Amino acid sequence: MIMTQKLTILDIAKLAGVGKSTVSRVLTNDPKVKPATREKVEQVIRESGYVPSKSAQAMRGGSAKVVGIILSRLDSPSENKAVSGILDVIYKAGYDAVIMESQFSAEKTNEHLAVLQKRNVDGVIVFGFSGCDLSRIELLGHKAVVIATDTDTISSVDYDHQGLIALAMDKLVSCGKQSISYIGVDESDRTTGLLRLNAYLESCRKLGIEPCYRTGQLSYDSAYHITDQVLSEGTEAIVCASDTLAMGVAKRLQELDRTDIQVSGVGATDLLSFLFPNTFSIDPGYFEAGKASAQLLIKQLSGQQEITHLIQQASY
Amino acid sequence: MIMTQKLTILDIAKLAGVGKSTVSRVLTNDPKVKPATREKVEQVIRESGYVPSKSAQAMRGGSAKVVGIILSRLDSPSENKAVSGILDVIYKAGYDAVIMESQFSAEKTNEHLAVLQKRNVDGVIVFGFSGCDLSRIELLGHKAVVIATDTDTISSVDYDHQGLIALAMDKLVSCGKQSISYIGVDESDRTTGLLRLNAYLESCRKLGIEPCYRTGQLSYDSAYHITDQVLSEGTEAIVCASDTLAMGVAKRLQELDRTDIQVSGVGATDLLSFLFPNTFSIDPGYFEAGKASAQLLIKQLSGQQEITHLIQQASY
DNA sequence: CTGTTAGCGCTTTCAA
DNA sequence: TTGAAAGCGCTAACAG
Repeated sequence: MIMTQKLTILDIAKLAGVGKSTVSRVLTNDPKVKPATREKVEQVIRESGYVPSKSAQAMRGGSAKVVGIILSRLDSPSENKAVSGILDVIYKAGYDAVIMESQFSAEKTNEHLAVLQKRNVDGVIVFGFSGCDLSRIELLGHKAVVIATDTDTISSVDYDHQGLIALAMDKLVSCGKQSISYIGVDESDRTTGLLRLNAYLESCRKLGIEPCYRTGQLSYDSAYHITDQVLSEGTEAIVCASDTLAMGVAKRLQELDRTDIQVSGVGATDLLSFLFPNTFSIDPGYFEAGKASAQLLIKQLSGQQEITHLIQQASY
Repeated sequence: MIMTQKLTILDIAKLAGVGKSTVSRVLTNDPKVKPATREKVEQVIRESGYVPSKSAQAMRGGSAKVVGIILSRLDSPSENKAVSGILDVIYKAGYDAVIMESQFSAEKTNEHLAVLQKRNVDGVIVFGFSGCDLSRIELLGHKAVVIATDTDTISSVDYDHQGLIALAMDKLVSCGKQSISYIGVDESDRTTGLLRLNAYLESCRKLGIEPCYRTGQLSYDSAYHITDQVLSEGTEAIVCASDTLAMGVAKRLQELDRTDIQVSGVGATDLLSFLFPNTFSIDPGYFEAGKASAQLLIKQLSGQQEITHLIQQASY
């Protein structure tokens, strides 16, 4: 057996001495096939190494059993964990995934969407980003789910930005911390920036804490450089909008010999607490969010589910 | 325009007042179409929002313009960078990618291979791992390329494990270091383990350095715990088989107040040198390796290229 | 239970 | 230059 032959269903039919449709029935697990016949056909299929053409099946049945995934960058830890979750679920449901990178470009996203449509994909899962254009996705109706985006027209799975930060704040307070600062990213980033900052402010209000914060870029370096600005004699903890920021903050604190200050991040990077003991990270549940979005999509595709909005629970 | 209509080539033909085949000719960029006719058809296509069905095209033409990618884990930084490179190249060539995770299981890999074959993918790129079963991939002949695997039967792009370590050693020596230890992973891992250790030993021989090494698991923790065992009064540098290990080593050195010792890793993680100044990382060229593998595959698919083995150059 | 017969949407001869 | 017609490989009625 050297070459992947180009056998068709007809070849198998002849080889097995039956009709095309009987072979098709075996392929589709149609119960009305005599066990003996089925056995024979299956044997021929096995021996010949025949592989039914998905393209033909897709064309005939209408469904290609493919879902498209558009993420911003494959090397984003949050996104690739979520994609793992998606893969996990859709694969078990017999779907495969076509993956594309938007690189944070609304234009690319739309291009990809067009390609996916050509491919007759059954559904699409899109990871949102600041400046993402949802209009084209809306046209997909129940065939689309977006992750990490705030919308009410498309099914979505979003992270609990509010809860994420609240969780960190509560934990810190329950450890006796009173003076808690915050390092975040600019409000131009709606989710990681604005939402998480607001969550901090809201928590402060509720807990009776005097807010002290600064925002910058989403990088170690940025966080490192603005750390001093939220520091005072009495600072007991610093909540960060992400693990990346937390890393920069922790390093700066180490330099300043202020490792008494507890630092929290978001992302569940085990590296953070390995390197800096007085540190913890909130897990937004990337993998779970991926799974949830895939489950949602699949249900929608089978018509069992209306447009829905899910919030992924965070945890330590 | 609310719904994605199910327009066919025939609808467009009618709308444009021409025959099916003329529309098809426009779609395939057949030069023998009168410009006026073409213009008209294109307009109708544009206005109607018609999208040709890839499934049908694939079935007719034989090629689905899809390449399958099997990687071990999406959250492996090395692999997802390489995949980005692959995506980059194949997308420009008009291919799309269906991605699957093997999770280091030879069994899953074969399952995925079978699925991809059903899908009529034009080619496959597989990321190897210890214990990977190449036999099934070999059957694919020129339709397959493997990354990070040592084989002579399948086209491959491999990292220059030897060069990686040699590069680090040379740099260290040129900085005046003489006493250079090594932290790696167990030899059960052929590439990151065995190959890189051998490279270290080989470099030591060439450079007249007394080897001093230890291997363990591929984790911060493991490296952290074995660091002391390669340390002596005069140790001037520690070469690590990966950035993950380097991170553990650097942390331990920091604790021991031995930051005079320079540490090198492999992976080009910018976090490493951000956190630990006396540190550098070799870049194995993941992204470039991905691009190279995709280019190789595409050339093979078009018959312009025989089975080939590429070594990805490393750099600082 | 099983074979025959239509197509699915598209590309590609083959004539016109 | 264009239209008509013949399939690509498969599934789904429709008869036996």
